[in-house]
Amino acid sequence: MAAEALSSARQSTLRTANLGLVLRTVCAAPEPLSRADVAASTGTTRATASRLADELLAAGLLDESERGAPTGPGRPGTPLVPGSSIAALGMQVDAGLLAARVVDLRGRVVGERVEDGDFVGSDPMTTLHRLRAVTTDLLAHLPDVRVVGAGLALPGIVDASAGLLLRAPNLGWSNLRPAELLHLPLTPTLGNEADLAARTVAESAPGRPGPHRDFLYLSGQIGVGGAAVLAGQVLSGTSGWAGEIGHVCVDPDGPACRCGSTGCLEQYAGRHALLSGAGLPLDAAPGELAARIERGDPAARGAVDTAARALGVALAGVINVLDIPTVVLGGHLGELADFLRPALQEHLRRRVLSAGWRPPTIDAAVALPAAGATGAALKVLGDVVADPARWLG
Amino acid sequence: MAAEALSSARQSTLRTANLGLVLRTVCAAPEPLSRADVAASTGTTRATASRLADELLAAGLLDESERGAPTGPGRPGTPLVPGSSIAALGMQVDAGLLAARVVDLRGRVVGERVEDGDFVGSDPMTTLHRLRAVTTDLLAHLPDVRVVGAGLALPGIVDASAGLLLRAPNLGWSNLRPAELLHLPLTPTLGNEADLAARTVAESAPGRPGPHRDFLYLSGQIGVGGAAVLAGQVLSGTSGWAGEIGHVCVDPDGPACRCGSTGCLEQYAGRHALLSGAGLPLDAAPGELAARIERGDPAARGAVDTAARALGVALAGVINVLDIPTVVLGGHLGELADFLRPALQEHLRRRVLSAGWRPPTIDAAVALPAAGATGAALKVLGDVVADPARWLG
DNA sequence: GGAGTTATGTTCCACCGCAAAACAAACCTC
DNA sequence: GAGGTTTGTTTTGCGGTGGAACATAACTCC
Repeated sequence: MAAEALSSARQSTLRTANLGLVLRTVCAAPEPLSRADVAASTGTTRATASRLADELLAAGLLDESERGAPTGPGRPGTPLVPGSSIAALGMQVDAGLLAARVVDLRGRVVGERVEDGDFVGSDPMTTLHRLRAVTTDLLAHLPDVRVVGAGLALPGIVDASAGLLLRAPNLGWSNLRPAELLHLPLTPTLGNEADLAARTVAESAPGRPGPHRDFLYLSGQIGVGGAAVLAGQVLSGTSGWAGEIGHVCVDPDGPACRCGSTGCLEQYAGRHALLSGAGLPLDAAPGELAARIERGDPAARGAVDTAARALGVALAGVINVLDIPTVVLGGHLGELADFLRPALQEHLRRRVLSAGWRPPTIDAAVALPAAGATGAALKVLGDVVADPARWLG
Repeated sequence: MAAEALSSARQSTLRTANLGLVLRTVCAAPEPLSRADVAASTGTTRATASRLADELLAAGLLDESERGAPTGPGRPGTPLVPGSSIAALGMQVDAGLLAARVVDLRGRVVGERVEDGDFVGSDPMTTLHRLRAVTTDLLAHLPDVRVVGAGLALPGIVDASAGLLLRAPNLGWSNLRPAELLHLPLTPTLGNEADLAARTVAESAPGRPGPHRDFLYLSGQIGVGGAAVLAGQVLSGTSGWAGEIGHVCVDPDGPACRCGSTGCLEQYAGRHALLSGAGLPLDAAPGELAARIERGDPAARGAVDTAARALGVALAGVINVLDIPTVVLGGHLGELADFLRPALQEHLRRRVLSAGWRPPTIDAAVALPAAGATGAALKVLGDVVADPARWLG
């Protein structure tokens, strides 16, 4: 069935599986759990849960917190929380910003640097050296945490296993190895910006489920990226090319796209398309468009309606194929969500086959600058939570 | 991470996992394996592999076959093969046929009944009673096998967990429970025809990988159904509505579809659209269209080119989002594959972003009447292979 | 304030399943 | 037929969990 590695389960597999289970249980819980709570919700005995928790405590992956107000009879339990000394570094380079952020196992931002700038068509060496300087400064001024790994979010197609950025059209970069140019003590794993931003919706903290577990994420940057999330897992495709919803064809007779196709979604709902459709300069602030709509500007209104129609066609197609009727809008599309929603919902209702049974919903992502950086850190921490046994040594 | 049940791994988990691993290894192997082979390819010791194999043998899930010609020095191994006495029943109701088929663990068809007919707008009770008669006859004349479960493939949306057929537009059926009307000794689980047919491509026999593990399957029936298969697993969506690629919008200004949307793929590549576009009656044999193209009939040629263009737009969208660049055509689209391929490939090359790196491929499924029935049986047997421990008692 | 109650966390022992190694079996080669 | 080689089985040891008893720390009631 699944193409899992054909490796047999041995005794140690049991231990690693259960260590992971205990850590995930604590991470996922909204309130701190005692050892007995962990035993109850994992189905193990108190003896086993306690022993596993002790191992995780010794490695710093869990912490014992102070008891709160006692609640009832019986010996009070000692609350367990994810370890605060384990953290990961997430970085991001985008058309408009540069960011480095350190997030700990509890999902708290331990430190961050975000710099605005225009990196469209920038020199990779120069830009990455600047990111390196920012990151080095951030790491130097960090409280006492153990940074266990790093990730880098990029607005393009990456081959994560090879550490290769294949192409990032909006940066004008292609075929380079950012990790080598960054030359940090921690080698970052690469990831697509939209995939990683989607992770911040799927997980509100490492191992803790976010508001949705199955959704389509749309990342409105200069282009329109996307990601499909199923059971909390981002579908990355067979080799990282997934999520290019910006180049789904909305109208075969539509305008030519620089990708070579015609009528791509990006030609209607990309930032440039929206701004120029509304008669705004391409470097206008994203909030300006919203302001004009509120003032009743017909050009702005028209641009948003055009975008809503195109989004409706493209998203309906994806929903019909994947049956994921929840859409989360990020980036500039998230800022315009309230203006897009009525028309978009109407289009989806017409074009989605299951709409009569279960109408699609449209949410806006929490506006967070450089969500990709947080997502990159979450991905690293997700690896820790998935297999804590590797971090006990 | 994954939303797996929060159940801890205990000792018995090890055993069930390894039993499954051994059975899957034997099923997946193209040639029979000895106990020592199993040990080598699973990573266990010969002692463990042998013990697990003996348990599976005792339950009939494995058989020892006769040794072939001895090959070299050393004690010859006894070849293990999937048990021939374990089988499953797959059934199918479609617009044009009724089928029941029994498949064993080795993937061999132990017995089958296929009846042609016109079930469009048929009475569910009448049709299912006929299927019941056919199936009962089949089961009565079966050799000595143990039928461990049953499945029923239907051309529509099903809620498998509730045993409910929500709607099957081409049959004109909706909101009914086929299992109750069938009233067989084995209660069949329901499945979508395209999903199950896709399984016959993903698996050439229970647990044995087929020609592709990641592909988009297109089922050309009266409508156009589909399924996305990732790592051998059919993506069924959050509630069974996935795979409705027939209603992906290809042209928002296109003809109205009975689903309420406009320009759906089905309006260009559905059987009716193809036949009427070619000037053929709607009940023409599928081969007739191919014959006309070979004779150079311009109307037939035009209809296929129109379908190719529409398929190109719809499939490019799915490939851009999911990054699954392999397409397998089934049903009438499979029969027309050779005529569709050149134009379709050209459209995909233009519209798929990754086409320059890795051009999409278009295959035709092996033409098998009632592939859904085989898929339904494979699904049941897949459950056995996934967790053989449940069948040892 | 002390005895009883209740729930948590720990310790000890038994059982299960796999690994490792020794042993038995079957076939080939010389 | 003796030695070599590989397969399959038996025995022993170890890791890890389950279960039961025990220690601990609160609350409650008299």
